[in-house]
Amino acid sequence: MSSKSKPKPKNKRSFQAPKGMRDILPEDQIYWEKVEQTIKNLADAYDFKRINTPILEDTELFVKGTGIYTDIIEKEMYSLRTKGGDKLSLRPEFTPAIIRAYLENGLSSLPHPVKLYSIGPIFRYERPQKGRYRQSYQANFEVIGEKDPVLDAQLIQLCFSINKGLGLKNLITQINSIGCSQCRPIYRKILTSFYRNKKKELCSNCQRRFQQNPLRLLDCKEAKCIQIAEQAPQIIDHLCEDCHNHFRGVLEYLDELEIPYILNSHLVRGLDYYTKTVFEIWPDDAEGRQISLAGGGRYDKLIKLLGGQDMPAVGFAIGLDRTINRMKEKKVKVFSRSRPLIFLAQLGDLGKKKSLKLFEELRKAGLRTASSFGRNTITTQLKIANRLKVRFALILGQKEALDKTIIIKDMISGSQEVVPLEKIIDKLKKKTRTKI
RNA sequence: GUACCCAUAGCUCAAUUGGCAGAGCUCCAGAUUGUGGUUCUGGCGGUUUGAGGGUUCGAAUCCCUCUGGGUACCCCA
Repeated sequence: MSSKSKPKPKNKRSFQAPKGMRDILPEDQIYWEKVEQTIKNLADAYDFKRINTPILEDTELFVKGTGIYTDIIEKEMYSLRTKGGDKLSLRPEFTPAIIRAYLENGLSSLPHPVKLYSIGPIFRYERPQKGRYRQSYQANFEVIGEKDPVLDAQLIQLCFSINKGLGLKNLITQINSIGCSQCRPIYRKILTSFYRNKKKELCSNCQRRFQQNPLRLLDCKEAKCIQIAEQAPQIIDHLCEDCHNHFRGVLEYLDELEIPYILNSHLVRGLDYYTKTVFEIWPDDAEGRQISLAGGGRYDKLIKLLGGQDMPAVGFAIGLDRTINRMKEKKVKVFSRSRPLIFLAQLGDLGKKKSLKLFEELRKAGLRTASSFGRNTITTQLKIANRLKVRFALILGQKEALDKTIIIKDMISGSQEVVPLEKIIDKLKKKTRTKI
């Protein structure tokens, strides 16, 4: 390095992460590790198998699976065309991709239900906001091949278990049934006829919904539309016998599990493939805006739609970014990984060489050791040792290297002793075992 | 896609309202040439204020456009 400092050229263009996307920094990793570990343990306990699918899929998969009239497909997909001309999209959700993998890899030959989970990023092109990113992370659970309502309830239980495992309470299930291909068209007619003469009073969005997806009229947040929706006929009063019994079954199991829920007849969710049960998990202590932490439901027709057999399924996704935000808000304690207890300081050429070798021996002995081989003064190295809050500093200088010894310095008392180099590992093992 | 607020050193923020861009923390080094924490001293760090244009004798400050962030919609995890 020259003594005269040159003016540092600054790049005219400074780069930023793409809008709505962000770095997860080292200081935050403890939360992500905790969340992933908790989810892995519980997935295992509930007998889910992990599956990883590509981040990109055929665009058509989502258009067909998620549904062409959903906001997700209409305006939120990151789509691209490859050099070969394939139309691909970054996954905006997991479910169609998981079903594609299930069909493509012949997982249908496994004993059913097939229970799969996945953790990873999803992408939606929308305006960023608190708890909403263009790249966000979800853990996704699917149970394929079981129509019994007990699975719907157990999935909700799993979601509560994950939250509990992360120290999060005060949650409530918002639940509804949106019927099936038998009863929903009938209800749809009833609903449309209810809305027909009120169409002019609706917001512009709802005018469009009236044509494309009348069920979503119930979900509008506009004051005038809410008022109308409150008068609207409710789907649970128009379910067919099968759907009615199924929904009653889910609620009975939730009662049995003592999971708090409220019936929300306006919950319809923005994905087309749902049948029967739909649910979201909300904080029940939030003031103002309700932000869902997890959501899911049953999709008994999707697998056939995507080319498989007629096969019922149910699943949910939990938003990890929002979950971690909530852990921070609730000041959930997350223990960081243990720090190195030892710092290895070296002096002189011979000391540095011997230290490099010793570092490997310490590592093999399972003694996590910090070091700063690039620094050569003892003052600086001990300063760093102090900052790292290690318990012991090892000093291996020219003199020690020649004598085949090493100094152990207790960083709390400041006392130090000289030990033969060959004894150092035993000595440290004893010390680190007793003095933490 | 709509509305409002915001952007000054790596971080947190000043700049007497249009008049010479500063401080604390961090980082690096020295005081102390083989011994840390406290203290003291110095240094790096802004091509002059997110980017580009405009008004003005003069712009971090006023105007326009863009980018990014926050919040509320929409929607969802």
